Amino acid sequence: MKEYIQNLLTGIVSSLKNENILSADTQIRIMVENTKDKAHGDFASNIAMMLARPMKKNPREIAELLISRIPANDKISRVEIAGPGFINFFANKAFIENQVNDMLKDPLLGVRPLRTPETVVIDYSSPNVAKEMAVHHIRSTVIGDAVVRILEFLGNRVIRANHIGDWGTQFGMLIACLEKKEEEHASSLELSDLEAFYREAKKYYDEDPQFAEKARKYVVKLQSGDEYCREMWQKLVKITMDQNQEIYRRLNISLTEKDVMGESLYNPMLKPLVDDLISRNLAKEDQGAIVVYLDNFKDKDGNPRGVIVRKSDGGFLYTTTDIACTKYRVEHFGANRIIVFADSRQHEHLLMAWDIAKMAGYLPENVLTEHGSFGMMLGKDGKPFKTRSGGTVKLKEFLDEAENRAATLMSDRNNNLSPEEKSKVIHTVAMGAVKYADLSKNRTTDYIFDWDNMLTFDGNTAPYLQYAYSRVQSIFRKTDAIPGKISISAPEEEDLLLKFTKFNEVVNSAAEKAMPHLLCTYLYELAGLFMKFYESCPITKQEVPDNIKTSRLAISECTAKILKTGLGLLGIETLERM
RNA sequence: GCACCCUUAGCUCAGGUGGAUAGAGCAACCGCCUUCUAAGCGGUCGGUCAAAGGUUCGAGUCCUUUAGGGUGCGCCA
Repeated sequence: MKEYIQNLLTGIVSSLKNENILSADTQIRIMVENTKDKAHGDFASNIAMMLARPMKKNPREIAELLISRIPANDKISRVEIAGPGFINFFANKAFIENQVNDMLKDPLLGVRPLRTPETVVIDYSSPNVAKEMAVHHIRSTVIGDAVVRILEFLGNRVIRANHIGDWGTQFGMLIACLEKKEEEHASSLELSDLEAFYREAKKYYDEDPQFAEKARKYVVKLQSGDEYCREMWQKLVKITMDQNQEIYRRLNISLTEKDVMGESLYNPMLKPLVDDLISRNLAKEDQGAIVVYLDNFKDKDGNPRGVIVRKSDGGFLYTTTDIACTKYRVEHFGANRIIVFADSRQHEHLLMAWDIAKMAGYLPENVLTEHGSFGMMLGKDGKPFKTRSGGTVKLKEFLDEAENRAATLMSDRNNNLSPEEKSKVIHTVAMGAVKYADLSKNRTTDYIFDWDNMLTFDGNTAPYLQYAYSRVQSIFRKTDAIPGKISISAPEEEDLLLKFTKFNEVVNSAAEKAMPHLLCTYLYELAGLFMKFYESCPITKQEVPDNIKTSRLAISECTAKILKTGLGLLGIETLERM
């Protein structure tokens, strides 16, 4: 609809140019927007105001001219000039009805896949090996996974890249500690508490010189590909990722073992990469280290900023890894777009790594690199979100608390659910609420996390959306009638239908910007309009005529389909009853 | 010192490429359940969009400056 109006206006403008009413070299951007106020119609354009200057005429006069050239059509019922020269378009009800009737038959609900699908690498979650996932990993994991689903829905080839922290000097002591534990408990190796294991390793390393010596030896052996050390290291990776996989399962995150592409993957590429930079004079030696100087970044004296890609001891840094990683994603996957979901502190680092990759020709200009940046999670007091004792909140315990709180809220409700259903509801509502709390926010700044705000089930929350869905399902349980052809019989219905037709636009826009909150806002508004419809338009009651009943059932069905699909794109499940 | 990000109602947040009277939820107060799930709906209250300039028909949005907050700045990741 919006595109139709846009094309219409584009055609009129070019005909004005052909007739020399408008100078041919006039460049204007034709904008059609959704109106905020019903009095302004359904769509509006400011084109007459934009043409006022080049045509040297009053905007309202221009608007008249444009309107007189709109051909007869079945999509627009009425056009008005308003205010300083806005053109307001009113959609034809019958056209909207048809569009929604078609949507209901379409598995994609009117969403049109991209004309040219892209290969998109999405780097997200990225937990560390030998550590438990902490609450701060939730942002990257949840937002990244939603963007994955949205882009796939639109037909893109999406590569999930779980860039785990599986490399570094700490692995020497971890291997030595694992070995020690295996010797002590040969049969049953218990490593459920990775934090304790890490602390233990550190303690031995600090207090036992023999252990420390062995640890240092193991680092070197691991890096030179020693089979025993590699095996032990792989064991650590597996133990960690098995635990993380359990978290992913609980949170309904689509990552699998196959998506693990840790830092170690790029290890063999580092030396050739730095050699390449040196041989092409892009990197220079300085005080024993190999440095790349970037004109786009200044150091404290205003000179090009130096980034070390190889230490004076020959070791590599994480910038080197990220350059190699970018190169790999372009060469190996043929990425058109790379999105890294990492916290905002990494912003400058990522820009520098990409700058170097571009400079070296590893990253072509037409490949988009984006930082899906976000801030820290703060408590209600505005300080970093911590446990009462000031420690890091483990993600597992955080999810446990979400379920406990959801269970408490559930216990106040009077419903007839079986114990199995009840626990399913608690789980689904809790995980939905936790994920939605992250997904519905746009800010790249830090954000305040508040249990009460998230689990009150009011306002823009997942439970509200889930409730709207299960409300529809309950209608269908109460009637034998089946949805029929939609025909608008109340203003609440018209508002809802118009909202339906914007699903396509919203999904595409969320994909383009890698911002799931746009979809959240839409679904919340959709659910709100449905609630209003539900309050004021009886559906299955006796006095409702059959044609209206079946139409309203179809409207309910369409709401449910969009809610289920939309929440599915966010990785949030729906419930038939709650 | 240099750079990047941020500042919207008492609180938590929305406000695509500049558009018409800046929107929700919470909190506070007032209504609506013999009627499809009240985990809902309606209403009232609440704002110098951090401040000052500039660009233009028009600025929360773009530019400059200032204040306040956050983050990052060569051999950790």
